[in-house]
Amino acid sequence: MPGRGTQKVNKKALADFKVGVDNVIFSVDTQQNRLLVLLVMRQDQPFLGQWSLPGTLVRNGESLEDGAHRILAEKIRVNNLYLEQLYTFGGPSRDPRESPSSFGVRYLSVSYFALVRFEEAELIADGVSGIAWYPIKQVPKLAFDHNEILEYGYRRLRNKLEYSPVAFDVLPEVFTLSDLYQLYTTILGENFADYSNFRARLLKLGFLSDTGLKVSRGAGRPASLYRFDAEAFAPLKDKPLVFI
Amino acid sequence: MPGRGTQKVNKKALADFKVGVDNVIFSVDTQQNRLLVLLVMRQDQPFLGQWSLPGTLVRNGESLEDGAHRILAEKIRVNNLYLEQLYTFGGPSRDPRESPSSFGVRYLSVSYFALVRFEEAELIADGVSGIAWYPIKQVPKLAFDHNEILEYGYRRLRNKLEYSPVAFDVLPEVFTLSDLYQLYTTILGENFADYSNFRARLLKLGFLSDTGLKVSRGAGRPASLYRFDAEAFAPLKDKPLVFI
DNA sequence: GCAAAAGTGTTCACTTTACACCCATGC
DNA sequence: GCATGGGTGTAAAGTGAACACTTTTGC
Repeated sequence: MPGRGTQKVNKKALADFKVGVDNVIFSVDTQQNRLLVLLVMRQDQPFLGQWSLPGTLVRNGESLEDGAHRILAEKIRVNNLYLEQLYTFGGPSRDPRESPSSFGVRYLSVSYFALVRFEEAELIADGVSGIAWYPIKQVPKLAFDHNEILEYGYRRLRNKLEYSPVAFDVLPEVFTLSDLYQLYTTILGENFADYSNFRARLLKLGFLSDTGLKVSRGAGRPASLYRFDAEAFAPLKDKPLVFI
Repeated sequence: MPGRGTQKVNKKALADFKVGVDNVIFSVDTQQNRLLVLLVMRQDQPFLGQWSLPGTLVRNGESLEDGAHRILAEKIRVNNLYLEQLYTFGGPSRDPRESPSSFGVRYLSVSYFALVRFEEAELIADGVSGIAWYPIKQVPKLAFDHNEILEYGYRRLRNKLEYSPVAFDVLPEVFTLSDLYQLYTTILGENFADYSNFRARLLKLGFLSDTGLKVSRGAGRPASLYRFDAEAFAPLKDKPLVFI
């Protein structure tokens, strides 16, 4: 086996890899206007006891996406899920299990980007493992290069919000237009259209259907509850859209 | 060694991977208005004698991007190069070297997307290997899942053309505005602004500098030669831009 | 009644689109 | 001269940003 033990390593020999899948799972707490990311406490070396993105190593006969689904299912139960591949991080020595200067097994991480609904997502606490939603602003130093992966995922989220309907994968199934607006402001900051213009644009696009229901939250006029209408959106799928 | 030979395989055991890097290298022949992709003839099994994307397996101590650069350098000499990671294809049995129903070594492909200038790119013919620019419309059936990878890269190219200045990585260093316009029409089709409006928009953005030189191509008024001014573009880098 | 939140409308500046027209060259 | 491609200008339509205003609720 090349690159192992006492055997002399050939610099030109092919590297052997284990492939990991790491998920950046986002959610939004509409009540508190916070963007959340799911972190788990590591149970093994290396980085035992440190927070990390939920990840796993790919098994025999399992596709990358299968792997992503597997860890996800081990950590939370969800009805709705958006999942897409993010990026592949594969430099040598990104994992301390790789013997420092020699050429042992390499660890490569294919990262996935996931969106779930906070209210529907039930965390699976197995009694041992730590698992928690962290507000993006309060994420600690993570294991491996996971802070970098998270940052990459966060950038992707901000981009996708502007031109694709991913907001409706984190919002509850019915929502008010100010829920939607506040989601955009908490994730994107405040550098875009005011509420009135945002509202007018979204309604004109025609894929938000009024459920007829109203919800009253304290004082003020009750808000209409809307639902994302996937059928009405379908013809717009390939058109360049602007949600900002 | 798990998953090999007569040894019983554990379905839950970790898969062992070799990691390949495959490049989708685009270029444009401005003379003939054709989008080209670089293909190489395979010298080894599997798929011996079939066209494929230029690729290689990652070696000890080599990063993914290093690998991408290495094959690129083996096939062409270029001055200018744009390179970014595309996608990772890693399903089981995407490579016939994986023993069909058992669980041998897996082959995963991290694909990269590259843009080079046709005039400057000198193909390295080593006498044995076939290597050629193929017009995108005439690409044959490729080895592995390379047609799928190519399709993915092509989509990325079309997207990037609309909002980032990648056109200037495939155009010669100086070019006319109709060269630029024709590049857009050959890649994107004809569903966007006419020449006069395209021209006005691009010039207003302010990062095309007139070299003062003119070029005459047959009949008609000679065209001004422009150059992409990276410094003038820098402040726009993070702004949302529209080129179409 | 009054504050709070939702929802509507109007204005003005700017961009986009379509198209007509002028300019410089080869033959 | 005239065909050919390069380059400029303009009017009409549409869009986006800012902001004033109305509606419906709780207290």
